[in-house]
Amino acid sequence: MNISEAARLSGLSTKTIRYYESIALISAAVRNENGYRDYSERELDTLRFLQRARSTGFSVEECRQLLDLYLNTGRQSSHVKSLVQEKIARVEAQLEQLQAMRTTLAKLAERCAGDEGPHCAILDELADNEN
Amino acid sequence: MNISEAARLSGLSTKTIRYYESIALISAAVRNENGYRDYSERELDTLRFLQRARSTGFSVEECRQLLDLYLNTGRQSSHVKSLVQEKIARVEAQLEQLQAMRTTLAKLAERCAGDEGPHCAILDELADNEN
DNA sequence: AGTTGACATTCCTCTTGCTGGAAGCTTTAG
DNA sequence: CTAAAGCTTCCAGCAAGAGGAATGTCAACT
Repeated sequence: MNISEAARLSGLSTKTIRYYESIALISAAVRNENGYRDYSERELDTLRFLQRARSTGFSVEECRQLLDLYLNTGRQSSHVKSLVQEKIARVEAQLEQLQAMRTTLAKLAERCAGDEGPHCAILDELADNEN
Repeated sequence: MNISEAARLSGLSTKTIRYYESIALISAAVRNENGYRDYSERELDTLRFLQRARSTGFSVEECRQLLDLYLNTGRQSSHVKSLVQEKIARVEAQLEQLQAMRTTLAKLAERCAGDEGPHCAILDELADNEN
């Protein structure tokens, strides 16, 4: 099948598929006579796997490792699990950061009158060295 | 004062300060005879403002707007407040996304044996079209 | 005076994960 | 036969700087 069909069936864009090939995340597709890339079911599976892993939040480099494990039948499931657990830890750290941000922003908003006047507690706060 | 002192006192790096100048987030610094940038207290205030706004989570473009309001004494505080409120909404959306990700990852991890065998529910899940 | 080390300057490349566009093929539909 | 759609490659750009090279300058020490 052509790249656009592979894209449609995998949920990736054609640009993304070519990009994945260019960074060697997937192996170079076979070409047929006209020079067009040709995808088999097997490669489609890989593309689908990537689409899922990416939308689950794994980075491309993490996907590279997962894909390695996915394709390697001699893997140990403990390797996969520890990858996922590390990922969870990173996500939780980011969550804490965002929550702190939200708290800060909410405090700022609360103290600003939000009227037509120029005085604004938000700007004061951002400008204040003693904060 | 030289750029490194301005950096030290504002909490930004010299690289960042030059970068902000290059994208016209701040106006070009005055140069003294040797060609070095020279910063006054007034400009230091602006740098500090930016440092705070960035670490509060505002993007550079958002900082540009905040700075505009900060320096414009004819501003209306409602403008500032609505900027902050929009930001809060974006942060909350991102929080939800991350929480969903964490949930998904936790479910994946939970179902994987994590032993020396090759079988792994995580990979199955990522590969499964029907998921 | 010379030298060393810590500053300063500009410019260029790299990062992440693509997306958009240009120029030029081929294939398909009318 | 022509026009549109689809394919190819390559180049540029987004965010927000970080890192480094090549070069210039300043202050201190000998």
